Parts: sequence; structure tokens; C-alpha cells
Amino acid sequence: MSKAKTNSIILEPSWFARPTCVVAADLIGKVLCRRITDTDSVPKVLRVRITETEAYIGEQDGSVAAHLAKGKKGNSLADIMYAEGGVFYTYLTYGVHLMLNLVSGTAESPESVLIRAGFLAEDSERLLEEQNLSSDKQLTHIKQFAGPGKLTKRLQIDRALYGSSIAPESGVWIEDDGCLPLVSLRPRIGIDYAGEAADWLLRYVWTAHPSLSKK
DNA sequence: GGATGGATTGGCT
DNA sequence: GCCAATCCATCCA
Repeated sequence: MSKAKTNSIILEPSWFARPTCVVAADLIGKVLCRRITDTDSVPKVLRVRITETEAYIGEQDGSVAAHLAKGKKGNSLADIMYAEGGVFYTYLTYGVHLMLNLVSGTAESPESVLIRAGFLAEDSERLLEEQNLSSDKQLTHIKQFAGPGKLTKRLQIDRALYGSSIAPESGVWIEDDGCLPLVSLRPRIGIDYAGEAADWLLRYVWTAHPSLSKK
């Protein structure tokens, strides 16, 4: 394992090849890193601590099936979920928002984890202190990262990431600095069409974190 | 070449 | 709580 920031470890692609439910749960509290290269300034790294993920687990999952069914001729973008865990699956929805998925699990089954929310890691200590306060202004700041569309927009995630490795050379990677928050299970969001799979408890959230909705 | 429908968000009734 | 915005992969004629 290579060193990242102080006391942090960069998660290698093989970390994501474990069972998807485990990956999705373990991602809570990890740090999503995005290297931003501005046109005329030095490259910098945005670090976002993950507070909410969702697991999408195989052909028996109605939501995954729907994605795969889009390409019956066998070459849809969703087929990337059949890859070995450790690459990105980016997906544009409603013509407006890009979803950031991490392909997980083995090559036998189409599985991925959707990153739904997080907060700036540099501000984490201050934000955690502010949890005890309840100013609207602070909540507004935190909400900037609540929701998959906002997250990808803020981190300047683009479709070029599709199929890239989850590693620093792609510009986006995950670090583990030992943070282990309490995790809660919830039903997934926005997939009512997926039949009974819509009720499966495959959404993982940082228990009682203020950046999350109250559902 | 045209039609369709989202793993969402934010603004308005 | 309802609904329009807005892109593009995929499907159908």
C-alpha cells in the first residue's frame, strides 16, 4: 500500500473487488479525493469524506437489471458493472446530473456502489464541532454535498472517468485515514420502478450525520 | 433520423 | 408535494 496524506492509505482497486455490500458499508467515512487542475494554477486535491452510499448488486437487483436492459444488444454502458471491482461507472441521469459509481465485486456479477453524499474533509473537524449548533447557514454549507448530482458537480467529475481505475493516475481515488463512523441501513432512493428490490436495505449512511436527509 | 426515459434537483403551487 | 429542466445512449422505423 502506498502512502497518501499523513496517516492515510490509498485504497487499491483490489479493495473494491470484495462483496459489494461490504464495500458500500466500508466506504462510509472514507475520503474521496479528486485532483483538480485549474487552467492557470497549481493542481490541487479536493477531499470529501463519504457519508452516504448505495449498493447495486447483480442481475437479481431490479435496478441493475433496468440499467443492463437498456442495451439488449449486449453493449450498454452498464456492462462495465461486469468488470472486476476497482473501476468507475459514470452515468448521466435526467440529462442533468452525473452519478459516480464504483464498480465492485467480482467479474461474474454486475455490481457497483453509488456515492450519494459527503462533506469536505478539510472542514471535518469544524463541521463535527458545529453539529451541536444549528444555524441555517451551517446546514446550507453542509448540504452542498448532499445528493449524488451535487457531489459530482462540485468535484468536477466527468464522463471521461468511465472505465478508469479507482487510483491517483485517474485523478480520482479513495483514501482511508482510519475514520470508522457508525453506519445505518436505509432503503435506496429513486428506484421505485425496480419492484421489490426498491425496498432492499442497500443504502448505507453515516448515522445521524447532518449532511443527510432525515428519511 | 426521430423518439424515449432516467440511481436528481430546485423552484413553485 | 408536484413538476419542469435538459443530455445522450439506445431503440425503432
